[in-house]
Amino acid sequence: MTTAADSTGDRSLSQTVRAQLALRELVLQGGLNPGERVSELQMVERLGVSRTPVRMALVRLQEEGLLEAIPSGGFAVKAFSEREAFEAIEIRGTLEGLAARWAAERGVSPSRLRDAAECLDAIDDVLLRNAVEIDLSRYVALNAQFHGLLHELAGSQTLVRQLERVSALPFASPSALVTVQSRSPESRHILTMAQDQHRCVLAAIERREGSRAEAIMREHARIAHRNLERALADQRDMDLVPGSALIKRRIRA
Amino acid sequence: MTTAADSTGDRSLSQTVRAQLALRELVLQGGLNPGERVSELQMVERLGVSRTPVRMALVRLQEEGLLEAIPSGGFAVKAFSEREAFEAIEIRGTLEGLAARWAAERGVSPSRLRDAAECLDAIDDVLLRNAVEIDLSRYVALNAQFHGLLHELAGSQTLVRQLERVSALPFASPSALVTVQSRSPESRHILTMAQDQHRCVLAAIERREGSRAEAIMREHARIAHRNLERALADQRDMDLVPGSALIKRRIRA
DNA sequence: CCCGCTTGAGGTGTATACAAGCCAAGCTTG
DNA sequence: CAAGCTTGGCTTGTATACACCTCAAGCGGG
Repeated sequence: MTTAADSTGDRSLSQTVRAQLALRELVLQGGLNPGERVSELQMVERLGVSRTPVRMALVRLQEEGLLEAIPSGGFAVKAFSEREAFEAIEIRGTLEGLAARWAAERGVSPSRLRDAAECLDAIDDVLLRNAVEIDLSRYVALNAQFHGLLHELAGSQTLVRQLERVSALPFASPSALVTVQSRSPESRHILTMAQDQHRCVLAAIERREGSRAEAIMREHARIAHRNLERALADQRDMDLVPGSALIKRRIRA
Repeated sequence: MTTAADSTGDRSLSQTVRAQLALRELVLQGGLNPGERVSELQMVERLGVSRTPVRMALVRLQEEGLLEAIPSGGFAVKAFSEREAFEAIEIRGTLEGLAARWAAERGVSPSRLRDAAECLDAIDDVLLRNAVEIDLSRYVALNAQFHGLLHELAGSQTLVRQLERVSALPFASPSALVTVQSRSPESRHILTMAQDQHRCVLAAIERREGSRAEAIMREHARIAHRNLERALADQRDMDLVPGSALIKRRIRA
């Protein structure tokens, strides 16, 4: 029998963690339908661990926001409305704006600024080097890295926690919607713009311009907004969005 | 034997919920020292339930932010720095600002606006009626109610979730630091000011002035900021702050 | 005298047995 | 024929047994 845990079969991890990773993957990949109850015993079969770790994983994924409690007991896969998806992006942008503001107001060490700048240099490389096609997976990785660095620049563990929480919703994370552009002719155009915002926010932080840094990051998140709109309009784009299976789409004329 | 669960002994609640409530209370009241390990078996004794619900409660309280995971396993009571406390308040203010903005931009029904206005009328009553001493517990309740209504006005379950999460840190919730003013001569002054901000934000929402509504709520949270400063300067005030036992104080000259 | 090993107590991680609850299908009865 | 009751399967909630891990104290050897 092949179990989903095989794909996450690191023996060094605890059963609970393995169950959590496998179950999250299962939900995100659409292996379970939104609204559907997640039976513990079925997960025992599919994940190959006993009920206890499965239960732990269920609770944690509920706190993460991927599941919701059923009043009579147990959990169901959460279904997100399109509106909720947009809202999550905007909340993320707001918190990232706060992070940028704090970084600017509190000041950051030159070495950390340099780290961030080097990360942006690497992104420039990706955008400029290959004239034919952009290495999107590399862009996504570097983009995630830059956002992570930015979160750290604020120097607030509390804020990082909140950001992690909102980014746990798959379509809300900073890099979630980048791939949507891959099928677009203006792809390079959009990425170049996003990268310019990266540069600007870093410059604002360096100059201690808190308000400006905040405003830029908020606007930056709006790119994801636009990408989500595009994806919702075209099912083919939608397939590129992680966790898109959780978004219950409205009927479109 | 008297157990902590006796104080939360509603038979209709599940053992897990009872354990969660009792354990949260225990942590907030300072029954456990910050940094200290929370032994499952000890909690079994103190709460009067078996290990399974205790474990569930521990996981949930970790997600809530009151506990943190120990690398080798298990959980410890989280210790907050003064800085983290301030940060949590500011994050709350930022999210409440977003809520106010959304309420203004999206518009809210007249009936809900009326509900909020009536709540404010009730607060006015508390502030104006008794000339000698203000009924603080009633003020706290109404204040919490107004903030709750405000969160709902945004019409976003996602945002409410995030707000609940940051308000789970006891000293960060909207009403946590009100009582600090009770020992201050300027108490009425501060409460009057806060109430004026309530009025202003509601007016801004009604007029669809999003930016202004947001700015007011951010500034509103700064009152809590000032109260926390006051409490940190005077241990007697500090005792009035819920969860103050979790804040590890810096040495003050 | 100091360093390293052994050992044991206490802790968590995991599996599983049992009890209680919910829901739907089917039967009974008016 | 319809409405209500009963019953059975499947679900979760809870308790507990067991195995492994960690950490520290004490002992033995260099």
